[in-house]
Amino acid sequence: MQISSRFTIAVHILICIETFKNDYKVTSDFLASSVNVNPVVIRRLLQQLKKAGIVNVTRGSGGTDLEKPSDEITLLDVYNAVECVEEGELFHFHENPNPLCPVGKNIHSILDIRLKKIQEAMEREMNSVTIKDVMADTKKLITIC
Amino acid sequence: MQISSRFTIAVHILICIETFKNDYKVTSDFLASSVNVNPVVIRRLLQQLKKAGIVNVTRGSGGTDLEKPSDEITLLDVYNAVECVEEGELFHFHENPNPLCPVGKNIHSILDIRLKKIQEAMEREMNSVTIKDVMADTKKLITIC
DNA sequence: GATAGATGTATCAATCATTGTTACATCATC
DNA sequence: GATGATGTAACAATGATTGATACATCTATC
Repeated sequence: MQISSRFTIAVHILICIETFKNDYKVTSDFLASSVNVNPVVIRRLLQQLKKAGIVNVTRGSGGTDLEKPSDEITLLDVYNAVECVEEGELFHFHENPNPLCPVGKNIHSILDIRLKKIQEAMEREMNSVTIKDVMADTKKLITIC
Repeated sequence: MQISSRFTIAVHILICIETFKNDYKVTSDFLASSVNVNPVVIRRLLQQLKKAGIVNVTRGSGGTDLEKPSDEITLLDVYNAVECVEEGELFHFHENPNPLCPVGKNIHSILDIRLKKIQEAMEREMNSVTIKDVMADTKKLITIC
């Protein structure tokens, strides 16, 4: 199972905000057109990003901008903002292993540390990339294409 | 979204096979009782593990054992065997970004390398743990509890 | 070769998360 | 007040997962 497209859409949103901040009012309709999804999907994501302190959303007159400098927002911040799972739990554990079986009884103790390390490896990599880094890539590509 | 419980169940199965290989015939019913799911769920997983060359399943008389030594089976092997996504693609990308928007047009080029590195970090960690390692943990815990 | 016990697999239902969509209350500004 | 935007509820459609039943098929053994 995959990490939902909420994550890539959220990053797409942040790139748009930074790319167009001087030239357009970045509304949910504007973003919806770039991502090519329903504006409500964008608004829902903006709410999650706002709760996480990543963006500002202006009621009434409309528009969005970053709440923090782009080099203080990491991909992990975005991931945690939009993934709806407790503590970003990456693995779904089977719920009721048999406590009468020595393996079933201990399976959580056996695997939890291993799974945690795997999740941490992923999060460490996510934490090493900021929106500023991604913007640098973006600028290069846009000037070429 | 989370990695499905197929993964933890598959590891649970492999631990059971190794733990009980000398004392019981490890059937799908036996495994189903330890994991506490329907036997068909176990058989489906065993088929996937078999296709990946990880286990043998004996038709007719029944029973399962490892196809390879436990130190030649990594958690990544198990993950790839039971996750049903192409190449273990961890991230679900939104499908149709707007090609008329400079960001929408380039979003794949911008993010693909970053996402790949994140996935690789996870896979590297998974690849560093073998079933033999997990069995060592298991034996310690079972003798204590 | 008939039987028993097991696997292999099709099929269907239940559940859940995601995603798409409409609708409308609310807000800020002109 | 009118306008254009956000905030959010509500509901449908889709798809993946998981649970369950059923039965064909296989193998060992009597």
